[in-house]
Amino acid sequence: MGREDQSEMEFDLSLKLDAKDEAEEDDDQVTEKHAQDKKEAAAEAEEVEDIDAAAVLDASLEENLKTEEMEMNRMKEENKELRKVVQQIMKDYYDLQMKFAVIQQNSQKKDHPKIFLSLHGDEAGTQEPKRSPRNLDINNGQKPSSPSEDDTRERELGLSLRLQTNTSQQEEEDKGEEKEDMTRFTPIQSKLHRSDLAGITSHVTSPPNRKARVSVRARCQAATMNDGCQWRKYGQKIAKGNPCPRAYYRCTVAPGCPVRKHVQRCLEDMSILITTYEGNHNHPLPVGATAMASTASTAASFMLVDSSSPFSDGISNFTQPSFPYNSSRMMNPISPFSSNIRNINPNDPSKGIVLDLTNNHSCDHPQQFPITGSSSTSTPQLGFSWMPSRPSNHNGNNLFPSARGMDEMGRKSEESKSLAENVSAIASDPKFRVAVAAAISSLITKESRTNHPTGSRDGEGG
DNA sequence: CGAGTTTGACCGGCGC
DNA sequence: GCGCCGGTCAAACTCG
Repeated sequence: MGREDQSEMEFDLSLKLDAKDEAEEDDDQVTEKHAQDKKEAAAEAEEVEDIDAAAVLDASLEENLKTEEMEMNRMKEENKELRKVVQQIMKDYYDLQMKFAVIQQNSQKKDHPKIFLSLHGDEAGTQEPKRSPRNLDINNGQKPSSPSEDDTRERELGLSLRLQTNTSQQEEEDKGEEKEDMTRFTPIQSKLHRSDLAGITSHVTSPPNRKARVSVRARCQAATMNDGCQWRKYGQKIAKGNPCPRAYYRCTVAPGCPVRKHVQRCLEDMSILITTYEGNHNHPLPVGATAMASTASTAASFMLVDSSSPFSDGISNFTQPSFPYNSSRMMNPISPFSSNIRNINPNDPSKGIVLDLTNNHSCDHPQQFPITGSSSTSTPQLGFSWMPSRPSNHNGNNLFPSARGMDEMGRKSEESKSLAENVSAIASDPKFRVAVAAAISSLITKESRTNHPTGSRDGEGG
């Protein structure tokens, strides 16, 4: 608008004002009306604008909502993924923990090739499949003639990965308890069926429906021995011929673990505790029990190959399959246990091994050898005083050194000799002996399970 | 309140 | 078939 137009308008207005004074009020009213109209129009326009704005706002809100919903969904997905990752990490962590224990044990054996032998069973659930020359050596130095045999051997060596349970196998386990009895708990027989080792005779076969058992006799004041596992008492009976009640325990380390044990005082000597283990753990043992079993395997090997042992005469055919080490390769510098091994009843092998640890020592010192006051209480891992946490010999080397350290030490015969002496000293420890007794059971039962790849336990954890 | 223990009942194998 | 016996179950109880 130009200045001329503005002056014209002002002129017109002045004319109007001058011409009709009467109409002035009306004009004012009209003007007001116009203004009011304008206001109303403006208000309407504002309302319209508000409505439009609200619509736009709603739209944007909806859009935002949609976006946020999508965001939430995305976050949920992310959360799921993260949870999966965390679970995987936790699982891996657990696996690694178990593997670490196994590796430690293996390193002990690897570095003491003449002293420590292959682990079986207990480690089977956690150890990755490996085909090291050491394993071949252990396995009589025989290479598997076929891949399937190789697999079989791996299983026999407890090298197959078993942490991941197979659902079908689980179902099979649930369904086939009878089959389980037929296969899983008969390490002797199963080994006989599966082993290609020579010199296996049939007299060691146990009735197929019998579970492999290991009995341990040890002096113990407590209700039960601490063997590294968790046990829950589920029954008690007065057995015939013994007024002392027999207590029945089942392993509670993992739900569904079929391992049982019963504990009974010896009639002749109430201070002697007879613990009979039965079944196979379907889970990796606690570190304490695993480590103990590892060490026990050594001791077991000692006694199993000891020529003076009744085992060697009576059930060598049994021990070989159960501990398929190459006996010819095994050095046996010490065998403090052999005299305490009571052969399984040749007429009834199903009764299993009886390990008598009551000769000289007892476990009457709970402060030295922790005994579970309550059978089901959680057992502190590695509670055995004989078990050196990081033992050192006089040279400052670990008695059970790491693999790296032992690689160096393995080249030094003097140190090996020293190690052998240390092992001998430890093995002579009465507490060690008791622990070995407890561990052997799990070892053997584990061994039996690893020897049943076709059984319900095959591929299962443990 | 949950986990573990106790204890009588129940079940199945085995010998007669 | 029956009874014995070892082993297991499960409700009641105890304990922390």
